[in-house]
Amino acid sequence: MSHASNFIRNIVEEDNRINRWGGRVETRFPPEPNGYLHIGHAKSICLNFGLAHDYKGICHLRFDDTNPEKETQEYVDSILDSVKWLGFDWGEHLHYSSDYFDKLYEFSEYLINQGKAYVDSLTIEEIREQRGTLTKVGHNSPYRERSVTENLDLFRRMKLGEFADGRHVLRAKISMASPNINLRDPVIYRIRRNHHHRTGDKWCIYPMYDYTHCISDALENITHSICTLEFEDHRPLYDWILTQLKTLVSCHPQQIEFARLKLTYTVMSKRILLELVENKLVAGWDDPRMPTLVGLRRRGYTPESIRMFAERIGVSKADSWIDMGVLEDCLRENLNVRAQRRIAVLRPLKLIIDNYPDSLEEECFAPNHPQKPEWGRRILPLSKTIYIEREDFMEEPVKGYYRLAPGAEVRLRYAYIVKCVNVVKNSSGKIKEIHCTYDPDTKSGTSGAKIRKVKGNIHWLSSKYAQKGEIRLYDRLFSHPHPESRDYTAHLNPHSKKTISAFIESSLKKAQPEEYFQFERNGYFVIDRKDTKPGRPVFNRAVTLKDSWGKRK
RNA sequence: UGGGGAGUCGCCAAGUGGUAAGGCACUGGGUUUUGAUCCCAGCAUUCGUAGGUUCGAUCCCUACCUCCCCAGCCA
Repeated sequence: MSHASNFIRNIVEEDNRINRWGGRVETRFPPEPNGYLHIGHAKSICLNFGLAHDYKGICHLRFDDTNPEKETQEYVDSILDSVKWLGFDWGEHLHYSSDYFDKLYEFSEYLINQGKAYVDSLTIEEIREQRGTLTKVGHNSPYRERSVTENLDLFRRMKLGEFADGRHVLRAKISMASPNINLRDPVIYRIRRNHHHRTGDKWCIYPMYDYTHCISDALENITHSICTLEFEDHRPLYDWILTQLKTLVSCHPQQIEFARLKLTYTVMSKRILLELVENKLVAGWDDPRMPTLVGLRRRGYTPESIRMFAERIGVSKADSWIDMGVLEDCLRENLNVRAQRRIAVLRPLKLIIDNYPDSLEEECFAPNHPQKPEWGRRILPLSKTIYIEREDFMEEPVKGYYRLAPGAEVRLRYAYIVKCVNVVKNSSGKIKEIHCTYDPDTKSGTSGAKIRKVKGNIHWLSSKYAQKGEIRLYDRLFSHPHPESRDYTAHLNPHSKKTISAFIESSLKKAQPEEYFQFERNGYFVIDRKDTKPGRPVFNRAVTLKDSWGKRK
């Protein structure tokens, strides 16, 4: 696949040209295991792994696990699984920031010795007050000038667990007057007695992100440390720390920031995603309406479609909104070429062919893919009574409608042309069944089929052979393009999930989890990987087909 | 209003002193037993605004406007 150029690729190519890294390209995807990966992470994964792949480099998967309060093994496992599912391989390069806790500790003693870090004993509130504001400089802590000996003693005792949580912190000694708040003596270690999913209870002090991330990158010999825009003004701190440590770690990666993905009609915030799950507004992290990778997977998204999406939206520093339609379209594009075609009647309406012999049954042949004859065809049995889609009949057709209507003719796909001769209603006026006559000379595949052309072409299933199947019709979770900017619960789409019992081809009963199909004229569906039981498939609608008629209405 | 960023077609996004790529969407037309797919064509005299430099500016300079991020012992 060829790639559009973007500013990060330009940087990499320039670096290679001037031999900045000896031709190495080493990136990393650094998730915090405190939630499930979502489509926004997919953009970053594709970027980092894609870059490494294209420039014959390496991409690490590194868990940024420095806050045990929120991180769990469950999240680690799901992240591993999702990255793999997306199609990327980290090989030997699976790392955890917690792997570096010893080094990180050692480096901070070094900083103390260099007079570049000190133990502060202010309370959290006091630190906040002394930090100043966006427009006012901060003030030095009274503990800022403690001696190296005292700092070392205190810091070692912090590590040994002699102090209560929050009693002291280790701070980098930079400048309380910096216009960049991140440089106003940032906290780099805090005391926190939490069980860590990997290091257990070994530590009661944990390093902060800014301190940990740059060092982890350096220790792993990362060349290009790619992150999102909000870390732009953390870059001076990233560089400051590595500069102080240059005699201990020689690698100094370049941090590059890009705009995170924003998608309409959904939310990307971890907080809201968590709330949706915890408040049972969705069925779980893998609810097919969730923008999580596990959710998209259940919905029917393929890894290819997501990678195509990442490629299509590009990478830049301009924060922008991508329309959900772009994602949906990538899925259509991928499923169109890979999904076998089948028939399902979602909202059945009984149709009786009056002049079709009671005992007659005929085989009709339907190709498994209209553009791939090599995929073969299957038999669709036709009988006197069939089901068609309620939508394919209108008693009083509107202008431009060319499906069935009283007196109108339409082709039963892969079978005959029929003409509607009667409409039968029940006592309450609802249409119960419709009656047609067929033209025996028009069977698909015979020479007679070419004689008469009709514009309408509708799908159907023999009432005798059609099977019942559970189909879940999913739609966008939110009805507002920007649900996050307001009370998102007020904009949940009440029609985002509808479970129906539909008629399906009998062969579909044997379909396996994660098999994809196009139900002709209805959309793309996947067999649910969770709720499907042998012989009892559950279908999830991944996305509808494009519908220029529906759009016109 | 301190600091850091961004503004190129409806939505993304290349280009960066030589006269605006591409994708998606959209609009026509063709093919088609999916109102699908596919194909073909059209779609920014203009690059946030105003000045300036230049033979020539989206690109350089100046000023301005708009939007985003930052005051966690979160990442």
